[in-house]
Amino acid sequence: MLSLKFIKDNPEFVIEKLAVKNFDAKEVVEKVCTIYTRKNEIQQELDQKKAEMNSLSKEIGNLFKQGKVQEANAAKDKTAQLKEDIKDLGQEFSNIDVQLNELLVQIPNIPHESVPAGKSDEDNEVVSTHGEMPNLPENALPHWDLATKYDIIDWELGNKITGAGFPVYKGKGARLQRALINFFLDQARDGGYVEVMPPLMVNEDSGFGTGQLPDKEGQMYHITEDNLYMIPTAEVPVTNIYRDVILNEKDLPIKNTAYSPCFRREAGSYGSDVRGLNRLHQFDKVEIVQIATPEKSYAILDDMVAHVSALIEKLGLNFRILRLCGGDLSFTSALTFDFEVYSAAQERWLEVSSVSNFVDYQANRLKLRYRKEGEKKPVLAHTLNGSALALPRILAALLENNQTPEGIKIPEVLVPYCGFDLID
RNA sequence: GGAGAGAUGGCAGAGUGGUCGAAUGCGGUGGUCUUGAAAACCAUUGUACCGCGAGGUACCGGGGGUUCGAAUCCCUCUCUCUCCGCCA
Repeated sequence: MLSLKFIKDNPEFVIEKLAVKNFDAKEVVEKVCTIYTRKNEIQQELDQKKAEMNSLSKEIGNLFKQGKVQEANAAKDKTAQLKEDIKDLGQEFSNIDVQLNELLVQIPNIPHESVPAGKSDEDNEVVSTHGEMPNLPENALPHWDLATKYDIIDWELGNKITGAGFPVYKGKGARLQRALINFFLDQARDGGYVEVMPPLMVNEDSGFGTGQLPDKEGQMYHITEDNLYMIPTAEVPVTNIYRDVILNEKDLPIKNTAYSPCFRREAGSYGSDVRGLNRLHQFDKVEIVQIATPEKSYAILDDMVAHVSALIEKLGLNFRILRLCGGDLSFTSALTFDFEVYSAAQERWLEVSSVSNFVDYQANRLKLRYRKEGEKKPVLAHTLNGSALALPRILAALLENNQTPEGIKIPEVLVPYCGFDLID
């Protein structure tokens, strides 16, 4: 979340910037400012009363010790009013604090200055396109038919075992999944990312820390019995490693990578959107996460974009990079680049990665700070993450774009990982 | 799942009603000594909020209560550990 002081000191700026995200912040910002001022007034009054009470209590203790019982009892009488005041003020203070927090968590992150205005994904800015558009013969099949034809994904079986959106990968299909995961992890390791294997369920605090809770609760599977959530991305457990942590500047940037299955309810999706591998309830993804200093976070974002670009290039897929417009930017992000590969048989672009800088927005929720060399007071770190990569749509594009009369050709870089070069 | 024990500062660990933001040890930082290092010695070493500042307030797992006063007493929740059971 945004810091209180920042909002109070720059209300106009906040309102103006959030307009780029199509978020009308005027009312909530004004409320926050008013309540914050009131909170400070109450705190001053409350602290003063508490100070009085503390010194009076100390006095009473001393009087008792000296055996001056009468004087002590007289002093006791004086505390009654103070006690009541402290109770009332304390009640008001905590009410107002709750209100303030409720408002704060409703305010999205401020977009970076380079974020274009826009309402939806139609307004995203194409930053660059890479590679040649594939040319497929007339009778080219979409990936869901190819998967069935070569018996590498069983849609019906997943339906039987669990439900729609939970496919079963079989034979070379399963091996290709495993190959992709290992390839992506090895590439991340070569890029200096330390691999972690996080839990696949998280508690409420973690969900709040990265911004899934309280607002996006409906997007996660919730295990009510134990109040745990299935992770929608490894970003959640990996970033939460650093919740409530104060790092040293020399330890930054921290680079982590993790493979994990991801679970998303995707309530409300329908139609061609969810056909085949386009949108699943469970899918595999390798995530990269960095914790950085504010000075370097945008340069690091560029590095992460380069890392993801290289991955897709090595797989031989053509792709484009989009700078998300304000309307398409997520609640917590300041700047996001989406990567889309071209799915030749579907004749559409598919998002396979999203690389974001959250600046200090998540860090503030996480209480993730670092200490600058030689300085006493810790400051908020910046968090970034990106998919590197999400598997299903990469697989979709590989199947569709590499289909030949003989079968589906496996990209050269994957052959050592798969142990085969053709799916037939 | 059953029984018991526990949760204190970066870590270990004392503290059972006031002088406790908290002993002591380790670790960290700065210094003395040394050609350098080690050892030794000295000093220092949590976070947040309010305040221009002096300073004040809060925090001993979370929440509530008793009391003039709570790390300490009471209630409640959560978590951890040990033993037993079950199990990859």
